[in-house]
Amino acid sequence: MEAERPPAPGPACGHPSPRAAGPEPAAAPVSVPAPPQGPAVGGGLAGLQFSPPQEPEPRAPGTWAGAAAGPLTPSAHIPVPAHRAPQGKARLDEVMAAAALTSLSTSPLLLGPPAAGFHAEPGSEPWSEPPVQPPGSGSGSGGDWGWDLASEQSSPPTPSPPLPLEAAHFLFGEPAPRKRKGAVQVLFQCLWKRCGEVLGTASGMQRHIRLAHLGRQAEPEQSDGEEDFYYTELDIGLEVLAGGLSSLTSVSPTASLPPAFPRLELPEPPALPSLLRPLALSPPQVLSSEAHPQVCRPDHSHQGCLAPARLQVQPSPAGALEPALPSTRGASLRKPRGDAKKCRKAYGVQRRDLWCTACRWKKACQRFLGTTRCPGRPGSQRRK
DNA sequence: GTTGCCGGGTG
DNA sequence: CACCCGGCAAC
Repeated sequence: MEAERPPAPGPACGHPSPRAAGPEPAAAPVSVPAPPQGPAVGGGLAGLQFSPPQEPEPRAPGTWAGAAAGPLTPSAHIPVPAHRAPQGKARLDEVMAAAALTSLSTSPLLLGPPAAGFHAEPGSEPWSEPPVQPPGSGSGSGGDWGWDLASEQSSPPTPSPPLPLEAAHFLFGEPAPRKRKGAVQVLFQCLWKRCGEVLGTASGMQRHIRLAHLGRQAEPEQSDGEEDFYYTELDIGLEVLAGGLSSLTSVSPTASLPPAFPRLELPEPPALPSLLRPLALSPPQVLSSEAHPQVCRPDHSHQGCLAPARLQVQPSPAGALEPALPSTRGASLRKPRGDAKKCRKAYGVQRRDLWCTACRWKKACQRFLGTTRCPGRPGSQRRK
């Protein structure tokens, strides 16, 4: 239980929001129905949807962000060239950004294997941070992770951007950019529907999102972390890209991983090239890949939609189609059954206390949102 | 057989 | 409401 504390994930959607897909960033300001209190799981980052991020209400950004923000654990720093020493995290961002950009520009590899590369390191990276969390964060244990509370109160359904998984991990990245074991560069890409901007620093990205998409100017300190949902972290591991990605994928279901969001990273293939540019770049299809699939999840939770296991992200036929053609099955079939593991599988029946509330109740898992239904939630079609 | 979770029951 | 489970469909 507490031994391994979960990161601060947020599952995402605690409840089915009415809006399944958001068309554009300027969608309507829906106030999202939020669950006043969902089960612990209420929140979530599921992957939510990447719908119109217009007035998104972040889920519990504060929570994770807060946790992460603290001392942070940086695994270290970025894999920058070797000369840079990780001294000031704060500055690291900038430094790393520069380094990253530089490296990227020179590495052709990046362009190619992006997708595969990202998956690698499922369990080790993102999750490592949580455990390291600051003491003050308290222990989220107890049954659910601490995020649930925050999630709920903060905002329930939010239009979260596409990927949950990333969210999970770049959240932490904000304060301290993490890097991979070998050489890795971390960049942050805006997931806003048509944006795609890539920045070298999380703070920069957050600022961009706040100003450009959220329309707020609040200072970073005040931000509740909502921005986290709109950008993703791109880890560019040189070695990984080179060809070792696949092996990295090994995951350990044991405990070290992300209790809440196993999802690792998303595929951001084309983006790499763009990385060269610190700012503004064209939104590659990357977004589409990730975003589309998740369009379905209304609730966001950033951690939400993604499935932990769905490293492949959208490959799942069912998942991908859902958003697009809900009508097909929305009415008659039950659900494609998520491809990802749910709490039961992840933690085991014996660790039921670690399960998300929904799983405990035998409801759709909110922590590991897999490919579930997105469109109006046919839930009742079951027929029974 | 296992898993996910709908649909409905109970307090 | 929260909490739980029967039972079914997808694996």
